[in-house]
Amino acid sequence: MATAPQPGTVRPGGRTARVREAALRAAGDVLAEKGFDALDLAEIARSAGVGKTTVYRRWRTPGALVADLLDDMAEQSLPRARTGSVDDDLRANARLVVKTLTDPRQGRLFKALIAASLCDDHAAQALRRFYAVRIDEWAGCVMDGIERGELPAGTDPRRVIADVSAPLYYALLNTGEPLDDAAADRAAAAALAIARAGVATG
Amino acid sequence: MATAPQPGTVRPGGRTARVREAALRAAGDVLAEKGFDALDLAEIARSAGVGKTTVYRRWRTPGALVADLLDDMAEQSLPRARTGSVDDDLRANARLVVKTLTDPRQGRLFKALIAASLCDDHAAQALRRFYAVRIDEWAGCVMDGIERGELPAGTDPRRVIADVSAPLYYALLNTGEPLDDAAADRAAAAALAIARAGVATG
DNA sequence: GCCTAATCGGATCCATAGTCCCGTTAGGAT
DNA sequence: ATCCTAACGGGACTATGGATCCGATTAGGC
Repeated sequence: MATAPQPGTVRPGGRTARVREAALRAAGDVLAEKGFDALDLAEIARSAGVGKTTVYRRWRTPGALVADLLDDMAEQSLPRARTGSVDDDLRANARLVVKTLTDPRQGRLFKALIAASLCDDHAAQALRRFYAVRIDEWAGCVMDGIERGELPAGTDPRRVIADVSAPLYYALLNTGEPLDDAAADRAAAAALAIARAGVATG
Repeated sequence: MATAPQPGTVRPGGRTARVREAALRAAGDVLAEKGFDALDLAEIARSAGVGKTTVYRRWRTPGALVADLLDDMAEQSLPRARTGSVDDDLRANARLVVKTLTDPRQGRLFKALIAASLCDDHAAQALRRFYAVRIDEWAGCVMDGIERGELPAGTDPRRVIADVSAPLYYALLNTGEPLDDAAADRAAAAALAIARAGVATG
């Protein structure tokens, strides 16, 4: 017998799409407000105004729902800065990360997403895809900087972008240091220093 | 009426200490093997050979148990390196972090601990205490380096140590990049570049 | 308009986290 | 050596809510 197709794949448009949107929105709300361990598919169905059975059939597990949410978020990647200098572009990136992580809703959401990725393999893979997209988008800033001669040739663009975010996430997840504009500017300056020292070669 | 003391505080020695040790060991095992979301107090009691009631009475919640485990781990901090050069000390630190995070048991354990900190406030505070202890221990390497003139005066020792770990944890939690000796050496070199550029002033 | 993919509501199952009770053990002070 | 009681142990019990199943209903897409 032929394997039955996953529900939602044969008629992806219309109602199916609306249900997915509502469920993902509800999932984001719950994650931001209560965290991953409180993510209950029945509650998602309720607050999304969707049948409980539907949610269980489509996603099966909280981890899969988070994975789908992450893939959805990856598609809506914000455009990178183009100030004309790597210095300013990286600072803009760092400030955006700080703004995101300190935003009451977004900050909690990202924490929950990371928690989910640590509890579920599907969510983990989706999280990696998400950050790959984000980093690729901003890597253009570094490539431009290399072309302008602001950074040494051979610099790995994605490495530099990752170096901007790394200390900010470390503060968020490990040490609990405050995340403010000063921390953002320092992170950007640090990533630049690494690149200029030629340590960010791929 | 006077508030009853927390169980285990009046007679902390002997049996009470043995029970705590067994429970913490079992908790570490479960966290490493199954992750935080699978941490069940009843299972802890079983695999620790301890009464279920005791575990519930002493810790009450999985998050509190993780917090206690983290405090216990903080007390057993490993001594830092003293090679005579910051360069080598930081590389030793980076390699230790990589070794820890890639170790089959330790790596999973740390992921679970971070997941716990993202789901429970008590665990979160304990995690911060843990990293504060670790960072303070290794900050001595940087202080020695400053005294030897290898790094600029005014460099923030803890900042530098955090800068070594940050990209490694970012690879572990966010991007999923491979963690190997090359990554460790790069992290150490990057932290040095930041410090030498004078960006790591506290 | 037809066929059926996909949804809805809700009844139902059932695993299990957490509580309670009370008897037993052993810490530690005298 | 003895006593008092802090702390532990075992097991029965309960109730919560995660997950499944069912038949009816709605609407996608050719």
